[in-house]
Amino acid sequence: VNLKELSEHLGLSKTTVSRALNGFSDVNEETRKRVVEAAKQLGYTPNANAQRLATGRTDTFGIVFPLAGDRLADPMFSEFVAGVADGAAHCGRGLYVLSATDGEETCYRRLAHNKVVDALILTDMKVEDLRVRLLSHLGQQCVCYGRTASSIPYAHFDLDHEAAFRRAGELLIGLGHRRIALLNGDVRFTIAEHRHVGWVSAFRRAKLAVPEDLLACGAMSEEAGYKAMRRLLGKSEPPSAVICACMFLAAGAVRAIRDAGLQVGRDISLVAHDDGLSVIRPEAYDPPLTTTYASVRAAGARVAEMAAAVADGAEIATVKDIRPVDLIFRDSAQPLRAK
Amino acid sequence: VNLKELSEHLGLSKTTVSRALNGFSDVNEETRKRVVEAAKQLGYTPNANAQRLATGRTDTFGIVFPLAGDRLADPMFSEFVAGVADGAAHCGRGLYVLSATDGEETCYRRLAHNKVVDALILTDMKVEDLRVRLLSHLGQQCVCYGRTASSIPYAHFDLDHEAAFRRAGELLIGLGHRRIALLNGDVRFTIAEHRHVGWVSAFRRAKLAVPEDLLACGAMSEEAGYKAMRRLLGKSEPPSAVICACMFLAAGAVRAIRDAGLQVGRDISLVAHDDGLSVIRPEAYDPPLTTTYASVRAAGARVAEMAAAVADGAEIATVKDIRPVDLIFRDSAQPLRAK
DNA sequence: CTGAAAGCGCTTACAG
DNA sequence: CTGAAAGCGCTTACAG
Repeated sequence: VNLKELSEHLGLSKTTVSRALNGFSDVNEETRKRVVEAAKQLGYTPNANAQRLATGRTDTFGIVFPLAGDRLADPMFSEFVAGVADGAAHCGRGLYVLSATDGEETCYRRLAHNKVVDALILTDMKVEDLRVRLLSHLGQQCVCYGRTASSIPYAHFDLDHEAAFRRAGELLIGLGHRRIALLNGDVRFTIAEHRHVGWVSAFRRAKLAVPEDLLACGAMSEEAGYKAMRRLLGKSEPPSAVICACMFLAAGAVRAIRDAGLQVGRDISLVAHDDGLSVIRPEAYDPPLTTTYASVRAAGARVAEMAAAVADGAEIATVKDIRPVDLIFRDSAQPLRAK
Repeated sequence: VNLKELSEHLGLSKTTVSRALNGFSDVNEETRKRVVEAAKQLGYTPNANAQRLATGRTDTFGIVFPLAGDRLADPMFSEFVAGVADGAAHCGRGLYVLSATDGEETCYRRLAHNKVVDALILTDMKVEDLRVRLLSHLGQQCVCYGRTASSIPYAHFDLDHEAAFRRAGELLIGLGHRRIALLNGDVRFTIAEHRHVGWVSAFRRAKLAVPEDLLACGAMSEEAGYKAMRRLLGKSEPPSAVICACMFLAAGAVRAIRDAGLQVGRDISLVAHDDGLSVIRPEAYDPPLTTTYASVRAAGARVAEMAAAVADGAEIATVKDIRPVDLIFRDSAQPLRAK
């Protein structure tokens, strides 16, 4: 059934039926009830495409799957997408997902012209990121998950990874550690850059030298964590503690530590960032892992909310939010032992 | 710019411009060139919503994020979504993602009435699954990733997990193992059911008793793998080999094996199913893990292709495809040693 | 080979 | 409080 049929069935005009259904105040309450009832009865659902064409709004957000080499780690991205889908559903929006197979820029351009989404969600932000400017130029609203160097205001949500990793470093320093490694992502991504800064500033604030030789950057996989940790443990002066940018890196690091005949906690202290993925949880480890924790799924939901605000015309410069990250102390971080 | 402006700019009618752009054969080649050129020049992109309303097709597929408790494992699902997005983009389609926050059925109903997607993609199929019938009843096209018990024909793609796990079992039996454990997912899901059947039939074919006490079903997480393996290793007659339904279960199992002071391969043989996620790769383990392998991302792309076929009106009963799974032999599977 | 016109199914000033 | 009418931006028989 469509609107015309519904209105004929009711003996009312399309105008009135439409207004009744859309909650306008100038409809007789009695009439509204009849309309709503009949709509339910006949199973009427407005044709979304007609609505979109008529109103110019789509109630849909867009997000593009970054290219293979150009993302941090898939499971985190995907969990984020799930969060966005949740948040979008929560405020009555849908989510349109695109793959950047034919080039990311093409993809953004098409979306902007298409009129298919009200706002675009950007992830995996880099320090130097052309996308914010491109979209602003295309007149396409967007909100970023993560910060970037931008001369124009842009809507964004981010976690304070710098503070998180500084506190993680300070915790380990407080436990007596000095040789504290950092297994990080690619520093072109703002998040990795912030974490690096946090790690450095933990030493600076304590007036200690920064052990730059214990820094490893790259992929955020189990394999990368394993290889990096194995390499560091082979050093003449190996680390006594390590901070990992994600649970997959941590899983690899744990494996390398065991392979070297060492024990997590007793021999090597470990702190990992936990994005809250259910497939790999720090509490399950033995000893359980100390973590900096922030749910990437919740972040997705929050970004969706912000996208709704942007779509509803909020002032861009006001749509920003930086949240703290929890530090959860568990047994994988222990006082440095004398040899 | 819209079609009207473009056609005025060209001094042609909207009809002709539209036909030229959509590749109709009855347009003068010269004219078509002028039109295409001008469209590019002015940056014309058709308003997708108007197109959808006019044609009744959306060139969009839909997929719904299953509810938290109702999914196998998020990273696999998400990698699948990425594959679908790839495949959809490849055939000029988009992907609409929904979260089932207000109930899965409501979600499907709305989508079906909405006219927002041409075909729906169903994942995490259960043996008893009401969705196929519901959608057929709603007149909504769909294609399933996985099989289900259905009295009506349904479009589906699946991997032959039964054969994969039978072969994994036979490999281990051939190496002398008899106490072969299975760490599986929830058997209400068809995939877990098939794997279970495969494991059982490996023993049956070899005329051996099935070690039902070595079967563990549940979540597909690192934690679940760790706990299940620890429990099994504590048995009076522990397994000498284990088959894991995914890499996260395997990661947990590996950890439990090490914690017990045993070595993978030498003491306990291990075969895992690898979905091809880049964050956790079997080759990186020491020893590298023997796997049954099938890329879940490729599966997603294939399902998108099939959805395109369905949307283009292919006969449903013909849209089905069951693919074999590779068995990749590495050092984690070794001959049983005498004690 | 090209164009005028109707139609897709909604929304929304505007008039009453 | 309700309705007739125009419009959103396309596509597609149909006529020429």
